[in-house]
Amino acid sequence: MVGSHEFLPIERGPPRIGKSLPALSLFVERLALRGLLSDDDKEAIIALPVQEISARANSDVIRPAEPNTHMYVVADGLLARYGQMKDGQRQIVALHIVGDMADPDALTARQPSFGLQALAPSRIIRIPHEPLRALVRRHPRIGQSLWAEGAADAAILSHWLVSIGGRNAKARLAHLYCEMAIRYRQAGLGSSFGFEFPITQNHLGDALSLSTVHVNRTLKELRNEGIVDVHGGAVNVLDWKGLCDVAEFDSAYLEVSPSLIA
Amino acid sequence: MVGSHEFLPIERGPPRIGKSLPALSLFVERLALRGLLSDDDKEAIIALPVQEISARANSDVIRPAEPNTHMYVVADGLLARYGQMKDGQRQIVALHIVGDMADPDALTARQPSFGLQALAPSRIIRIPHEPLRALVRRHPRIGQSLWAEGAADAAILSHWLVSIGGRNAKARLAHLYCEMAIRYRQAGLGSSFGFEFPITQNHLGDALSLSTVHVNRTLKELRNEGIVDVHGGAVNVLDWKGLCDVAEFDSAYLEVSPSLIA
DNA sequence: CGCGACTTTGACAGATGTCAAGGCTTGTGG
DNA sequence: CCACAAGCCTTGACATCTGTCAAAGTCGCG
Repeated sequence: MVGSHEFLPIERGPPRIGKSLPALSLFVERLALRGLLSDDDKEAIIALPVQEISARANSDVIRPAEPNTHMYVVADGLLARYGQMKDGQRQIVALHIVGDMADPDALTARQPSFGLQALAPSRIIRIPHEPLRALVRRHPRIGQSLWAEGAADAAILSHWLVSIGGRNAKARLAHLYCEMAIRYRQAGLGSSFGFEFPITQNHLGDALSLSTVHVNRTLKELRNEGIVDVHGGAVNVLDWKGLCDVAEFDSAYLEVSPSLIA
Repeated sequence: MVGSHEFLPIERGPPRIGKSLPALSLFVERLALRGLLSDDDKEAIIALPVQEISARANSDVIRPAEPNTHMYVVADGLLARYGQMKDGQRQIVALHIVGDMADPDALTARQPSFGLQALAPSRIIRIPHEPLRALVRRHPRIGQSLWAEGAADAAILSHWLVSIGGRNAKARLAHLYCEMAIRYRQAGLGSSFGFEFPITQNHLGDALSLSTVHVNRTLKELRNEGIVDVHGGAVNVLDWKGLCDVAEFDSAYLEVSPSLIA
Protein backbone atom coordinates (compact mmCIF):
# COMPACT_ATOMS: atom_id res chain seq x y z
CA MET A 1 0.00 0.00 0.00
CA VAL A 2 1.29 3.41 -0.92
CA GLY A 3 0.84 6.02 1.75
CA SER A 4 0.27 9.61 0.83
CA HIS A 5 3.42 11.47 1.37
CA GLU A 6 4.80 14.96 1.27
CA PHE A 7 8.17 16.51 1.65
CA LEU A 8 7.30 19.57 3.62
CA PRO A 9 9.77 22.07 4.87
CA ILE A 10 10.12 21.60 8.58
CA GLU A 11 9.37 24.61 10.69
CA ARG A 12 12.42 25.27 12.77
CA GLY A 13 12.49 27.47 15.78
CA PRO A 14 15.59 29.51 16.47
CA PRO A 15 18.38 27.48 18.06
CA ARG A 16 18.11 27.67 21.81
CA ILE A 17 20.26 26.41 24.58
CA GLY A 18 19.22 23.45 26.63
CA LYS A 19 18.12 25.21 29.75
CA SER A 20 15.34 26.98 27.96
CA LEU A 21 13.83 23.76 26.76
CA PRO A 22 11.67 21.83 29.16
CA ALA A 23 11.52 19.19 26.45
CA LEU A 24 15.15 18.33 27.04
CA SER A 25 14.29 17.13 30.50
CA LEU A 26 12.30 14.38 28.80
CA PHE A 27 15.57 13.11 27.44
CA VAL A 28 17.21 13.16 30.84
CA GLU A 29 14.29 11.37 32.41
CA ARG A 30 14.28 8.69 29.78
CA LEU A 31 17.98 8.03 30.10
CA ALA A 32 17.73 7.99 33.86
CA LEU A 33 15.15 5.23 33.55
CA ARG A 34 17.61 3.12 31.64
CA GLY A 35 20.63 3.51 33.86
CA LEU A 36 22.01 5.26 36.86
CA LEU A 37 23.00 8.81 36.08
CA SER A 38 24.87 11.09 38.44
CA ASP A 39 23.94 14.75 38.83
CA ASP A 40 27.02 15.52 36.85
CA ASP A 41 25.82 13.30 34.02
CA LYS A 42 22.44 14.97 34.05
CA GLU A 43 23.85 18.47 34.00
CA ALA A 44 26.06 17.56 31.09
CA ILE A 45 23.02 16.42 29.14
CA ILE A 46 21.10 19.57 29.96
CA ALA A 47 24.00 21.60 28.62
CA LEU A 48 23.75 19.98 25.18
CA PRO A 49 22.97 22.24 22.26
CA VAL A 50 19.47 21.43 21.14
CA GLN A 51 16.82 22.78 18.89
CA GLU A 52 13.11 22.32 18.98
CA ILE A 53 11.25 21.80 15.75
CA SER A 54 7.65 21.32 14.76
CA ALA A 55 6.46 18.96 12.09
CA ARG A 56 3.09 18.84 10.45
CA ALA A 57 1.21 15.61 9.98
CA ASN A 58 2.61 13.65 7.04
CA SER A 59 5.80 15.66 6.83
CA ASP A 60 9.21 14.03 6.80
CA VAL A 61 11.70 14.90 9.50
CA ILE A 62 14.35 12.67 7.94
CA ARG A 63 13.90 11.54 4.38
CA PRO A 64 14.65 7.94 3.58
CA ALA A 65 18.30 7.33 2.63
CA GLU A 66 19.24 10.83 3.68
CA PRO A 67 22.32 10.92 5.92
CA ASN A 68 21.28 11.86 9.39
CA THR A 69 23.29 14.02 11.72
CA HIS A 70 20.95 14.44 14.66
CA MET A 71 19.25 12.46 17.31
CA TYR A 72 15.56 13.21 17.78
CA VAL A 73 13.45 13.03 20.90
CA VAL A 74 9.70 13.29 20.60
CA ALA A 75 8.30 16.07 22.75
CA ASP A 76 4.76 15.76 21.47
CA GLY A 77 2.91 13.93 18.75
CA LEU A 78 3.57 10.69 16.94
CA LEU A 79 6.43 9.81 14.61
CA ALA A 80 7.17 6.79 12.44
CA ARG A 81 10.46 5.34 11.31
CA TYR A 82 10.00 3.66 7.96
CA GLY A 83 11.62 2.00 4.99
CA GLN A 84 10.37 2.26 1.49
CA MET A 85 10.45 0.13 -1.66
CA LYS A 86 10.88 1.51 -5.14
CA ASP A 87 7.20 1.12 -5.95
CA GLY A 88 6.36 3.41 -3.05
CA GLN A 89 5.32 0.61 -0.70
CA ARG A 90 6.36 1.57 2.80
CA GLN A 91 6.94 -0.34 5.94
CA ILE A 92 6.89 1.43 9.25
CA VAL A 93 9.45 -0.22 11.53
CA ALA A 94 8.79 1.79 14.68
CA LEU A 95 6.32 4.23 16.16
CA HIS A 96 7.68 6.86 18.49
CA ILE A 97 5.59 8.58 21.12
CA VAL A 98 6.33 11.28 23.67
CA GLY A 99 9.67 10.73 25.32
CA ASP A 100 10.93 8.23 22.77
CA MET A 101 14.20 8.67 20.99
CA ALA A 102 13.77 8.18 17.30
CA ASP A 103 16.42 5.76 16.07
CA PRO A 104 18.73 5.47 19.07
CA ASP A 105 21.01 3.25 16.99
CA ALA A 106 21.88 6.02 14.57
CA LEU A 107 24.59 7.23 16.95
CA THR A 108 26.75 4.20 16.33
CA ALA A 109 26.12 3.85 12.61
CA ARG A 110 27.50 5.81 9.74
CA GLN A 111 24.90 4.55 7.31
CA PRO A 112 21.83 6.59 6.60
CA SER A 113 19.02 5.37 8.75
CA PHE A 114 15.40 5.01 7.81
CA GLY A 115 13.03 7.84 7.06
CA LEU A 116 11.31 9.56 9.93
CA GLN A 117 7.86 10.99 9.42
CA ALA A 118 5.40 12.79 11.64
CA LEU A 119 2.07 10.99 11.56
CA ALA A 120 0.38 13.71 13.57
CA PRO A 121 1.38 17.30 14.31
CA SER A 122 4.48 16.90 16.45
CA ARG A 123 7.18 18.74 18.33
CA ILE A 124 10.63 17.23 18.36
CA ILE A 125 13.93 18.14 19.90
CA ARG A 126 17.03 17.67 17.90
CA ILE A 127 20.53 17.10 19.21
CA PRO A 128 23.52 16.96 16.87
CA HIS A 129 25.30 13.61 16.94
CA GLU A 130 28.78 14.97 17.47
CA PRO A 131 28.35 16.70 20.81
CA LEU A 132 26.34 13.72 21.96
CA ARG A 133 29.14 11.35 21.03
CA ALA A 134 31.63 13.56 22.80
CA LEU A 135 29.40 13.44 25.84
CA VAL A 136 29.34 9.66 25.77
CA ARG A 137 33.13 9.59 25.63
CA ARG A 138 33.32 11.60 28.82
CA HIS A 139 30.34 10.02 30.57
CA PRO A 140 30.28 6.27 29.99
CA ARG A 141 27.10 5.88 31.99
CA ILE A 142 25.24 8.02 29.50
CA GLY A 143 26.48 5.68 26.83
CA GLN A 144 25.17 2.73 28.78
CA SER A 145 21.77 4.37 29.08
CA LEU A 146 21.70 5.03 25.37
CA TRP A 147 22.72 1.45 24.77
CA ALA A 148 19.89 0.21 26.96
CA GLU A 149 17.47 2.51 25.15
CA GLY A 150 18.60 1.07 21.84
CA ALA A 151 18.18 -2.43 23.18
CA ALA A 152 14.65 -1.65 24.33
CA ASP A 153 13.87 -0.32 20.87
CA ALA A 154 15.30 -3.49 19.35
CA ALA A 155 13.16 -5.67 21.62
CA ILE A 156 10.07 -3.93 20.29
CA LEU A 157 11.36 -4.37 16.76
CA SER A 158 11.80 -8.12 17.29
CA HIS A 159 8.26 -8.41 18.52
CA TRP A 160 6.95 -6.51 15.52
CA LEU A 161 8.75 -8.97 13.31
CA VAL A 162 7.16 -11.88 15.13
CA SER A 163 3.80 -10.19 14.89
CA ILE A 164 3.93 -9.39 11.21
CA GLY A 165 5.50 -12.71 10.39
CA GLY A 166 3.32 -14.89 12.54
CA ARG A 167 -0.04 -13.33 13.29
CA ASN A 168 -3.07 -12.75 11.10
CA ALA A 169 -4.55 -9.31 10.57
CA LYS A 170 -6.77 -9.29 13.64
CA ALA A 171 -4.11 -10.51 16.05
CA ARG A 172 -1.58 -8.11 14.56
CA LEU A 173 -3.81 -5.11 15.05
CA ALA A 174 -4.74 -6.24 18.54
CA HIS A 175 -1.09 -6.71 19.41
CA LEU A 176 -0.23 -3.22 18.30
CA TYR A 177 -3.03 -1.77 20.40
CA CYS A 178 -1.84 -3.75 23.41
CA GLU A 179 1.69 -2.52 22.96
CA MET A 180 0.70 1.08 22.48
CA ALA A 181 -1.61 0.97 25.49
CA ILE A 182 1.29 -0.06 27.68
CA ARG A 183 3.69 2.40 26.14
CA TYR A 184 1.27 5.31 26.49
CA ARG A 185 0.62 4.33 30.06
CA GLN A 186 4.35 4.26 30.74
CA ALA A 187 4.56 7.74 29.26
CA GLY A 188 1.88 8.86 31.68
CA LEU A 189 -0.79 9.17 28.99
CA GLY A 190 -3.72 6.84 28.94
CA SER A 191 -4.25 3.40 30.41
CA SER A 192 -5.51 -0.05 29.54
CA PHE A 193 -8.92 1.56 29.22
CA GLY A 194 -7.93 3.85 26.44
CA PHE A 195 -5.44 6.26 25.02
CA GLU A 196 -4.99 8.90 22.36
CA PHE A 197 -3.44 7.35 19.29
CA PRO A 198 -3.60 9.79 16.40
CA ILE A 199 -2.87 7.44 13.52
CA THR A 200 -4.86 6.95 10.34
CA GLN A 201 -5.92 3.56 9.04
CA ASN A 202 -3.61 4.12 6.13
CA HIS A 203 -0.60 4.47 8.42
CA LEU A 204 -1.76 1.58 10.57
CA GLY A 205 -1.62 -0.45 7.38
CA ASP A 206 1.93 0.71 6.73
CA ALA A 207 2.91 -0.39 10.21
CA LEU A 208 1.13 -3.75 10.16
CA SER A 209 1.77 -4.60 6.55
CA LEU A 210 -1.91 -4.57 5.68
CA SER A 211 -3.89 -2.62 3.13
CA THR A 212 -5.97 0.29 4.35
CA VAL A 213 -9.10 -1.57 3.38
CA HIS A 214 -8.14 -4.60 5.35
CA VAL A 215 -7.27 -2.52 8.40
CA ASN A 216 -10.73 -1.10 8.20
CA ARG A 217 -12.38 -4.51 7.94
CA THR A 218 -10.33 -5.84 10.81
CA LEU A 219 -11.10 -2.85 12.99
CA LYS A 220 -14.76 -3.45 12.34
CA GLU A 221 -14.41 -7.02 13.56
CA LEU A 222 -12.78 -5.90 16.80
CA ARG A 223 -15.50 -3.31 17.23
CA ASN A 224 -18.31 -5.78 16.55
CA GLU A 225 -16.85 -8.16 19.08
CA GLY A 226 -16.90 -5.43 21.70
CA ILE A 227 -13.16 -5.46 22.18
CA VAL A 228 -12.09 -1.98 21.14
CA ASP A 229 -13.76 1.10 19.86
CA VAL A 230 -11.72 3.57 17.84
CA HIS A 231 -12.67 7.03 16.80
CA GLY A 232 -11.23 10.45 16.41
CA GLY A 233 -7.69 9.39 17.06
CA ALA A 234 -8.56 7.72 20.36
CA VAL A 235 -8.62 4.04 21.19
CA ASN A 236 -11.16 2.83 23.74
CA VAL A 237 -10.36 -0.55 25.09
CA LEU A 238 -13.62 -2.20 26.13
CA ASP A 239 -12.20 -5.61 26.92
CA TRP A 240 -8.51 -5.56 27.79
CA LYS A 241 -8.30 -9.24 28.51
CA GLY A 242 -10.09 -10.09 25.29
CA LEU A 243 -7.70 -7.85 23.41
CA CYS A 244 -4.67 -9.52 24.97
CA ASP A 245 -6.09 -12.95 24.20
CA VAL A 246 -6.68 -12.15 20.56
CA ALA A 247 -3.15 -10.77 20.35
CA GLU A 248 -1.42 -13.44 22.44
CA PHE A 249 0.09 -10.43 24.15
CA ASP A 250 2.70 -10.64 26.87
CA SER A 251 3.90 -7.28 28.07
CA ALA A 252 7.20 -8.54 29.48
CA TYR A 253 9.25 -7.14 26.59
CA LEU A 254 8.07 -3.64 27.38
CA GLU A 255 9.03 -3.64 31.02
CA VAL A 256 11.65 -1.12 31.91
CA SER A 257 14.39 -2.90 33.76
CA PRO A 258 16.51 -0.97 36.17
CA SER A 259 20.08 -0.72 35.08
CA LEU A 260 21.91 -4.00 34.95
CA ILE A 261 25.28 -2.61 34.12
CA ALA A 262 26.05 0.54 36.01
CA MET B 1 4.19 -23.26 9.46
CA VAL B 2 5.22 -25.44 12.31
CA GLY B 3 8.83 -26.50 12.31
CA SER B 4 9.91 -29.81 13.71
CA HIS B 5 11.42 -29.23 17.03
CA GLU B 6 13.25 -31.05 19.74
CA PHE B 7 14.45 -30.22 23.18
CA LEU B 8 17.73 -32.02 23.19
CA PRO B 9 20.17 -31.97 26.02
CA ILE B 10 23.07 -29.81 25.00
CA GLU B 11 26.43 -31.48 25.06
CA ARG B 12 28.60 -29.42 27.31
CA GLY B 13 32.34 -29.65 27.42
CA PRO B 14 34.06 -29.20 30.75
CA PRO B 15 34.39 -25.54 31.75
CA ARG B 16 37.66 -24.20 30.48
CA ILE B 17 39.40 -20.95 30.97
CA GLY B 18 39.54 -18.46 28.17
CA LYS B 19 43.08 -18.94 27.11
CA SER B 20 42.46 -22.48 26.02
CA LEU B 21 39.71 -21.42 23.66
CA PRO B 22 40.70 -20.11 20.28
CA ALA B 23 36.99 -19.46 19.77
CA LEU B 24 37.12 -16.66 22.31
CA SER B 25 39.39 -14.72 20.03
CA LEU B 26 36.44 -14.52 17.64
CA PHE B 27 34.69 -12.46 20.26
CA VAL B 28 37.65 -10.14 20.66
CA GLU B 29 37.96 -9.70 16.92
CA ARG B 30 34.31 -8.92 16.53
CA LEU B 31 34.32 -6.32 19.29
CA ALA B 32 37.50 -4.79 17.93
CA LEU B 33 35.70 -4.29 14.63
CA ARG B 34 33.04 -2.28 16.36
CA GLY B 35 35.20 0.00 18.44
CA LEU B 36 38.72 0.77 19.46
CA LEU B 37 39.94 -1.62 22.11
CA SER B 38 43.19 -1.26 23.99
CA ASP B 39 45.43 -4.24 24.68
CA ASP B 40 44.26 -4.02 28.22
CA ASP B 41 40.63 -4.28 27.08
CA LYS B 42 41.46 -7.28 24.94
CA GLU B 43 43.31 -9.11 27.67
CA ALA B 44 40.42 -8.55 30.01
CA ILE B 45 38.09 -10.17 27.52
CA ILE B 46 40.40 -13.14 27.03
CA ALA B 47 40.40 -13.66 30.77
CA LEU B 48 36.64 -14.12 30.87
CA PRO B 49 35.34 -17.45 32.07
CA VAL B 50 33.87 -19.22 29.08
CA GLN B 51 32.60 -22.59 28.12
CA GLU B 52 32.34 -24.19 24.73
CA ILE B 53 29.27 -26.21 23.88
CA SER B 54 28.10 -28.20 20.92
CA ALA B 55 24.56 -28.29 19.65
CA ARG B 56 23.01 -30.70 17.22
CA ALA B 57 20.87 -29.56 14.35
CA ASN B 58 17.37 -28.68 15.55
CA SER B 59 18.32 -28.55 19.20
CA ASP B 60 17.52 -25.57 21.40
CA VAL B 61 20.33 -23.70 23.08
CA ILE B 62 17.90 -21.36 24.82
CA ARG B 63 14.26 -22.33 25.00
CA PRO B 64 11.69 -19.66 24.29
CA ALA B 65 10.68 -17.72 27.41
CA GLU B 66 13.45 -19.30 29.44
CA PRO B 67 15.46 -16.75 31.39
CA ASN B 68 18.88 -16.46 29.90
CA THR B 69 22.04 -15.92 31.86
CA HIS B 70 24.69 -16.18 29.20
CA MET B 71 25.88 -14.47 26.10
CA TYR B 72 26.57 -16.78 23.17
CA VAL B 73 29.07 -16.39 20.37
CA VAL B 74 28.86 -18.71 17.39
CA ALA B 75 32.13 -20.54 16.79
CA ASP B 76 30.81 -22.72 14.03
CA GLY B 77 27.48 -23.59 12.45
CA LEU B 78 24.24 -21.66 12.14
CA LEU B 79 21.86 -20.54 14.86
CA ALA B 80 18.45 -18.91 14.82
CA ARG B 81 16.80 -16.60 17.31
CA TYR B 82 13.05 -17.10 17.18
CA GLY B 83 9.71 -16.33 18.70
CA GLN B 84 6.82 -18.71 18.80
CA MET B 85 3.04 -18.50 18.87
CA LYS B 86 0.82 -20.80 20.87
CA ASP B 87 -0.16 -22.81 17.82
CA GLY B 88 3.49 -23.66 17.23
CA GLN B 89 3.99 -21.15 14.45
CA ARG B 90 7.50 -19.77 14.72
CA GLN B 91 9.16 -16.68 13.44
CA ILE B 92 12.91 -16.55 13.19
CA VAL B 93 14.02 -13.00 13.95
CA ALA B 94 17.74 -13.43 13.35
CA LEU B 95 20.21 -15.85 11.87
CA HIS B 96 23.63 -16.01 13.50
CA ILE B 97 26.72 -17.23 11.69
CA VAL B 98 30.33 -17.69 12.75
CA GLY B 99 31.52 -14.80 14.84
CA ASP B 100 28.06 -13.42 15.57
CA MET B 101 26.85 -12.78 19.05
CA ALA B 102 23.46 -14.26 19.59
CA ASP B 103 21.20 -11.64 21.13
CA PRO B 104 23.65 -8.90 22.09
CA ASP B 105 20.76 -7.00 23.66
CA ALA B 106 20.19 -9.61 26.33
CA LEU B 107 22.91 -8.03 28.45
CA THR B 108 20.84 -4.94 29.16
CA ALA B 109 17.48 -6.67 29.55
CA ARG B 110 16.13 -8.63 32.44
CA GLN B 111 13.32 -10.14 30.41
CA PRO B 112 13.74 -13.56 28.91
CA SER B 113 14.88 -13.23 25.37
CA PHE B 114 13.80 -15.29 22.41
CA GLY B 115 14.58 -18.92 21.85
CA LEU B 116 17.88 -19.84 20.28
CA GLN B 117 18.10 -22.93 18.14
CA ALA B 118 20.91 -24.55 16.18
CA LEU B 119 19.79 -25.04 12.58
CA ALA B 120 22.89 -27.03 11.75
CA PRO B 121 25.45 -28.78 13.95
CA SER B 122 27.14 -25.91 15.78
CA ARG B 123 29.76 -25.02 18.29
CA ILE B 124 29.07 -22.06 20.56
CA ILE B 125 30.93 -20.30 23.30
CA ARG B 126 29.07 -19.19 26.32
CA ILE B 127 29.94 -16.35 28.66
CA PRO B 128 27.96 -15.68 31.82
CA HIS B 129 26.30 -12.27 31.85
CA GLU B 130 27.54 -11.18 35.24
CA PRO B 131 31.29 -11.20 34.65
CA LEU B 132 30.64 -9.59 31.29
CA ARG B 133 28.66 -6.79 32.92
CA ALA B 134 31.40 -6.31 35.46
CA LEU B 135 33.86 -6.07 32.61
CA VAL B 136 31.79 -3.38 30.94
CA ARG B 137 31.73 -1.39 34.16
CA ARG B 138 35.52 -1.35 34.25
CA HIS B 139 36.08 -1.01 30.50
CA PRO B 140 33.59 1.42 28.99
CA ARG B 141 35.03 0.90 25.52
CA ILE B 142 34.01 -2.73 25.61
CA GLY B 143 30.52 -1.56 26.45
CA GLN B 144 30.58 0.75 23.48
CA SER B 145 31.62 -2.10 21.21
CA LEU B 146 28.82 -4.24 22.54
CA TRP B 147 26.45 -1.36 22.02
CA ALA B 148 27.59 -1.01 18.41
CA GLU B 149 27.20 -4.74 17.91
CA GLY B 150 23.66 -4.56 19.22
CA ALA B 151 22.94 -1.65 16.92
CA ALA B 152 24.24 -3.59 13.93
CA ASP B 153 21.99 -6.47 14.88
CA ALA B 154 19.06 -4.09 15.17
CA ALA B 155 19.78 -2.64 11.73
CA ILE B 156 19.50 -6.13 10.26
CA LEU B 157 16.31 -6.67 12.21
CA SER B 158 14.80 -3.49 10.79
CA HIS B 159 15.59 -4.61 7.29
CA TRP B 160 14.02 -7.99 7.91
CA LEU B 161 10.89 -6.22 9.01
CA VAL B 162 10.87 -4.14 5.86
CA SER B 163 11.47 -7.25 3.82
CA ILE B 164 8.77 -9.37 5.37
CA GLY B 165 6.37 -6.47 5.49
CA GLY B 166 7.00 -5.13 2.04
CA ARG B 167 8.37 -7.71 -0.37
CA ASN B 168 6.74 -10.69 -2.04
CA ALA B 169 8.08 -14.20 -1.62
CA LYS B 170 10.63 -14.02 -4.41
CA ALA B 171 12.10 -10.71 -3.40
CA ARG B 172 12.16 -11.77 0.25
CA LEU B 173 14.10 -14.90 -0.48
CA ALA B 174 16.46 -13.05 -2.80
CA HIS B 175 17.03 -10.40 -0.16
CA LEU B 176 17.94 -12.97 2.43
CA TYR B 177 20.43 -14.58 0.06
CA CYS B 178 21.97 -11.19 -0.69
CA GLU B 179 22.31 -10.41 2.98
CA MET B 180 23.78 -13.76 3.87
CA ALA B 181 26.23 -13.60 0.95
CA ILE B 182 27.62 -10.34 2.31
CA ARG B 183 27.67 -11.54 5.88
CA TYR B 184 29.45 -14.78 5.00
CA ARG B 185 31.94 -12.84 2.95
CA GLN B 186 32.56 -10.53 5.90
CA ALA B 187 33.14 -13.60 8.03
CA GLY B 188 35.74 -14.77 5.52
CA LEU B 189 33.54 -17.58 4.21
CA GLY B 190 32.21 -17.47 0.69
CA SER B 191 31.62 -14.60 -1.69
CA SER B 192 29.03 -13.13 -4.01
CA PHE B 193 29.52 -16.25 -6.12
CA GLY B 194 28.40 -18.60 -3.45
CA PHE B 195 28.52 -19.66 0.16
CA GLU B 196 27.68 -22.52 2.47
CA PHE B 197 24.30 -21.92 4.02
CA PRO B 198 23.12 -25.04 5.83
CA ILE B 199 19.46 -24.22 6.26
CA THR B 200 16.45 -26.31 5.30
CA GLN B 201 13.54 -24.95 3.30
CA ASN B 202 11.42 -25.43 6.38
CA HIS B 203 13.61 -23.10 8.41
CA LEU B 204 13.88 -20.67 5.52
CA GLY B 205 10.12 -20.51 5.70
CA ASP B 206 10.25 -19.76 9.41
CA ALA B 207 12.65 -16.92 8.73
CA LEU B 208 10.80 -15.43 5.77
CA SER B 209 7.30 -16.05 7.02
CA LEU B 210 6.48 -18.40 4.15
CA SER B 211 5.28 -21.98 4.09
CA THR B 212 7.82 -24.65 3.23
CA VAL B 213 5.93 -25.38 0.05
CA HIS B 214 6.03 -21.80 -1.05
CA VAL B 215 9.74 -21.52 -0.29
CA ASN B 216 10.23 -24.49 -2.56
CA ARG B 217 8.18 -22.98 -5.38
CA THR B 218 9.98 -19.67 -5.07
CA LEU B 219 13.38 -21.30 -5.05
CA LYS B 220 12.42 -23.08 -8.23
CA GLU B 221 11.58 -19.77 -9.85
CA LEU B 222 14.95 -18.30 -8.95
CA ARG B 223 16.62 -21.43 -10.25
CA ASN B 224 14.67 -21.42 -13.52
CA GLU B 225 15.60 -17.81 -14.08
CA GLY B 226 19.26 -18.68 -13.70
CA ILE B 227 19.74 -16.46 -10.68
CA VAL B 228 20.72 -18.87 -7.94
CA ASP B 229 21.22 -22.57 -7.63
CA VAL B 230 20.87 -24.16 -4.22
CA HIS B 231 21.79 -27.65 -3.20
CA GLY B 232 23.32 -29.55 -0.39
CA GLY B 233 23.38 -26.62 1.95
CA ALA B 234 25.27 -24.42 -0.49
CA VAL B 235 24.03 -21.40 -2.38
CA ASN B 236 25.50 -20.76 -5.83
CA VAL B 237 24.87 -17.27 -7.03
CA LEU B 238 24.80 -17.36 -10.82
CA ASP B 239 23.72 -13.76 -11.34
CA TRP B 240 24.57 -11.49 -8.45
CA LYS B 241 23.24 -8.37 -10.09
CA GLY B 242 20.04 -10.12 -11.04
CA LEU B 243 19.66 -11.31 -7.47
CA CYS B 244 20.18 -7.81 -6.09
CA ASP B 245 17.67 -6.40 -8.57
CA VAL B 246 14.99 -8.89 -7.63
CA ALA B 247 15.62 -8.11 -3.97
CA GLU B 248 16.04 -4.34 -4.29
CA PHE B 249 19.11 -4.98 -2.20
CA ASP B 250 21.38 -2.25 -0.88
CA SER B 251 24.20 -3.55 1.25
CA ALA B 252 24.81 -0.27 3.09
CA TYR B 253 23.14 -1.46 6.28
CA LEU B 254 25.64 -4.28 6.59
CA GLU B 255 28.76 -2.21 6.32
CA VAL B 256 30.91 -2.24 9.39
CA SER B 257 31.62 1.31 10.37
CA PRO B 258 34.73 2.07 12.32
CA SER B 259 34.01 3.34 15.78
CA LEU B 260 32.22 6.62 15.92
CA ILE B 261 32.34 7.04 19.65
CA ALA B 262 35.63 5.99 21.11
C1' DC C 1 -20.91 25.52 3.42
C1' DG C 2 -17.70 23.20 0.62
C1' DC C 3 -13.44 20.90 -0.02
C1' DG C 4 -10.06 17.43 1.20
C1' DA C 5 -8.84 13.80 3.92
C1' DC C 6 -10.32 9.93 6.08
C1' DT C 7 -13.53 5.91 6.62
C1' DT C 8 -16.57 2.38 5.06
C1' DT C 9 -18.39 -1.10 1.98
C1' DG C 10 -18.90 -4.50 -1.91
C1' DA C 11 -17.15 -7.28 -5.68
C1' DC C 12 -13.51 -9.45 -7.47
C1' DA C 13 -8.46 -10.94 -8.03
C1' DG C 14 -4.18 -12.79 -6.66
C1' DA C 15 -0.57 -14.42 -3.60
C1' DT C 16 0.31 -17.68 -0.45
C1' DG C 17 -1.21 -21.50 2.72
C1' DT C 18 -2.78 -26.34 3.34
C1' DC C 19 -3.12 -31.03 2.30
C1' DA C 20 -1.52 -35.05 0.31
C1' DA C 21 1.51 -37.98 -2.07
C1' DG C 22 5.70 -39.45 -4.10
C1' DG C 23 10.77 -39.08 -4.99
C1' DC C 24 15.37 -38.19 -3.48
C1' DT C 25 19.51 -38.14 -0.23
C1' DT C 26 21.97 -39.35 3.43
C1' DG C 27 23.42 -41.82 7.31
C1' DT C 28 23.35 -46.14 9.73
C1' DG C 29 23.36 -50.91 10.79
C1' DG C 30 23.40 -55.56 9.25
C1' DC D 1 28.24 -53.12 0.26
C1' DC D 2 23.35 -53.17 0.47
C1' DA D 3 18.93 -52.00 2.49
C1' DC D 4 16.26 -49.37 5.28
C1' DA D 5 14.62 -45.32 7.64
C1' DA D 6 14.24 -40.55 8.40
C1' DG D 7 14.39 -36.31 6.90
C1' DC D 8 14.15 -33.39 3.15
C1' DC D 9 12.60 -31.84 -1.41
C1' DT D 10 9.17 -31.50 -5.11
C1' DT D 11 4.72 -31.21 -7.17
C1' DG D 12 -0.38 -30.74 -7.93
C1' DA D 13 -5.00 -29.43 -6.51
C1' DC D 14 -7.56 -26.70 -3.88
C1' DA D 15 -8.66 -23.23 -0.02
C1' DT D 16 -8.23 -18.81 2.19
C1' DC D 17 -6.54 -14.55 3.55
C1' DT D 18 -5.56 -10.26 2.08
C1' DG D 19 -5.03 -6.94 -1.79
C1' DT D 20 -7.10 -4.00 -5.45
C1' DC D 21 -10.45 -1.22 -7.42
C1' DA D 22 -14.25 1.69 -7.23
C1' DA D 23 -17.71 4.38 -5.14
C1' DA D 24 -20.20 6.49 -1.50
C1' DG D 25 -20.43 8.25 3.18
C1' DT D 26 -18.52 11.07 7.06
C1' DC D 27 -15.87 14.36 9.43
C1' DG D 28 -13.33 18.49 10.30
C1' DC D 29 -11.48 22.73 8.90
C1' DG D 30 -10.99 27.05 6.33
